[in-house]
Amino acid sequence: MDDIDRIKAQWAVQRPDLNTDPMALIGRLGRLRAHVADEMGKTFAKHGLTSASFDVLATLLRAGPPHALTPNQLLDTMMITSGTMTNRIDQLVRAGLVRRVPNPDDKRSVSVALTDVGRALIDRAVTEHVATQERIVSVLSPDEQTQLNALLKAFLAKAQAAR
Amino acid sequence: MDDIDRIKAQWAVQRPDLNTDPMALIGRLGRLRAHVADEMGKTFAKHGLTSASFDVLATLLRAGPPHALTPNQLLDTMMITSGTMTNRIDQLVRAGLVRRVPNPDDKRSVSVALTDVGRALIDRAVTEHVATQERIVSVLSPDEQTQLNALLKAFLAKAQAAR
DNA sequence: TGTATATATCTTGACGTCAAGATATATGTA
DNA sequence: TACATATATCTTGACGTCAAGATATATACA
Repeated sequence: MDDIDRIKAQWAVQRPDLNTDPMALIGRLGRLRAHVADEMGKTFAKHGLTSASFDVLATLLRAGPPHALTPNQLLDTMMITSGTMTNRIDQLVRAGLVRRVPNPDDKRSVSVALTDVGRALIDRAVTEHVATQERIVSVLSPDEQTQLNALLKAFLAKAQAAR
Repeated sequence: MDDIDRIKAQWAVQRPDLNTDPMALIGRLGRLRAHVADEMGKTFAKHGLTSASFDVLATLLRAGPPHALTPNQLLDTMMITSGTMTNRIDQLVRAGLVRRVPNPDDKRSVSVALTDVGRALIDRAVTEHVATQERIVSVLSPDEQTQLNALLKAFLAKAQAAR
């Protein structure tokens, strides 16, 4: 009997007409995600980063050399608005981790490139981040991890198909 | 091959040393939760609510008559700070959905009670909310829903035990 | 009793985000 | 060429949240 079961029990008394099984599943999804975000946040903080700034740097790193993407390309991979992207880039520029490089062929466009300092930082941070993620999921057996991943993948695929 | 698989493929090129299986699982958890929050948000908005205000009202409803809890009791069930709680209550008071009732036995303390209007609103909203949640999870078979819920529950339990 | 500490709630200032729109440049078409 | 429309990025103002601390009241104990 966890927190979520207690909430289910309360609803069973107050509103016995409700099917709270979906609520339990969705509630656990949310709590787990909060827990995971928390743990990962500690790792980011060790490197002076937030999940937001980590995401931008990691996206530039995994894009491969020359580790440069436009704000729009970055936006495509993240679920944020363009104003938020501008803010994130401004901060990273201030921190010296990326720089804006004008595009000579299209004066509307800039690309955002990792600096050497940024490159070294994200290279280190991502290594520790992956270790944190391994630790987080390690409370489940390898089989359970595989099953959970498969279910989440199927869920996501069907959810997107259902739009 | 979904978005997350593509990200895995990029890392495999740039940093083949990384084990990105945990990253895939955690990434899918996050995306799914964003999708779910989005869908639920639409239902909240239909009733003039946000997920934040819905949470407070629903907590008061499921607490049973007289549908009144102190800010601290509300805080216990939510993962937010006391300042945020004050804000949420202020808004709901302004909207006429709850009222603050002083506690004569402890002058530091107030309780937050559903008004009749608030009670009627949350009663309707929660019915539709549960229907939305049923629709969201219905892309999975009943068996898959059960399995996913069980895995999430085990994951949460072990994560909390591991602290 | 008096004083320290605990408790309950609210206040303040900062931050990240969003939605909407502004600005500058590029492109398509008559 | 000229004009409408599309594209890329940034700006603005509002909102919800947090961390830290303020305020008022209650409790414990010397």
